[in-house]
Amino acid sequence: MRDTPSEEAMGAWRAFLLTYSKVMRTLEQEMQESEGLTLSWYDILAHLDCAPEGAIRMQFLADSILLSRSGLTRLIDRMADTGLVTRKACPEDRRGTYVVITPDGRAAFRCAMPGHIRSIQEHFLRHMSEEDVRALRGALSKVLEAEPANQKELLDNLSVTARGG
Amino acid sequence: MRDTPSEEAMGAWRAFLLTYSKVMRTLEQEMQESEGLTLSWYDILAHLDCAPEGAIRMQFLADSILLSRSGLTRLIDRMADTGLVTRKACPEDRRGTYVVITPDGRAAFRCAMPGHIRSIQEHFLRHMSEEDVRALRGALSKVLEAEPANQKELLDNLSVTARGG
DNA sequence: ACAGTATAGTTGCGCGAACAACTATTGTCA
DNA sequence: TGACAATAGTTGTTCGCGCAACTATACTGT
Repeated sequence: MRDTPSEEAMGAWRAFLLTYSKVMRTLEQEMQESEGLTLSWYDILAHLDCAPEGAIRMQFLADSILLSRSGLTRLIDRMADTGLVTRKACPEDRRGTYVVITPDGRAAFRCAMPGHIRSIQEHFLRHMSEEDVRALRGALSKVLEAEPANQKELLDNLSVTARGG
Repeated sequence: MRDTPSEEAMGAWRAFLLTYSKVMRTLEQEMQESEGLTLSWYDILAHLDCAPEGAIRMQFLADSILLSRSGLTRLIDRMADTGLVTRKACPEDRRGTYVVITPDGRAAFRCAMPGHIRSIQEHFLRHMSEEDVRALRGALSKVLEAEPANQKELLDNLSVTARGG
């Protein structure tokens, strides 16, 4: 790319913003209506479901879903209230806490996942050719890889979880 | 695309989500630090700056920046408090209100725009080739165009405003 | 062993946004 | 014209999040 963005480039940027807003809004709504779950909740469950023992430390979870620690504390409070997860003291570091998915949580996740993936397919992937998808992933991966630091683990996780795997 | 998303496709989706979070967070922060503006504020100013007379109706503005009417009411309250915009009664429809950009608002926008575009370039566009950019825009446009309705005007505007033009 | 520092998680607080209810105006159609 | 619905904008309320302050535990160097 040049020094100053072309019209084409700014158009790509605007398309990026609009697409995100639009698609996320739709997905959020469909998830809410069909399962009574937020995307944040779903995201937590997705991470926990494929973690060993269904348990993840608070801090790691916060980093993974790009949420502040305090935000996660409250989020987990609410999820624990409805029985989808529990907290468990961390034996090897007594400052720490594990978030553990409950059977109810697993059930909710397994129930919500197919529909969510269908939504992603329906409102996003469906409209693109396979080549478009490859190009999209390729282009955005470059952006992600170019970035400073603290998302290192996230990139490792890119093929594992993160909203909808 | 097939009926069920491939791993490749879900990877593209995850890259999309991660890129958005990451880049937006950075842009928000840089805008805040350099100009003391939110992206929402900037976005409003951008729309107003290139509107005829620097004036836009509340409802249209709310649609344009994807905000609820009540959200916009409060947002405009705050911006009016700091003198960047004013309200003006709408003569031809006495229910309506125009939001009008003030000279201060224009100044703030013109001051913030170059830096913002530089940020977009620096954290997003710079990492992609021109071909990547074309492909990105092409792919995302297909998604946008495929969508139901009320964003019709937005698409028309795609090459005009919307965060950073 | 012991200060000093760093880290994990929670809590107080304020902000920004959405939803629903409300007021005021406009449009519709008999 | 006169009821009835539709629309524009504001207000009451609630919710989720981030920041800074706090507590408790772990690490580090002397």
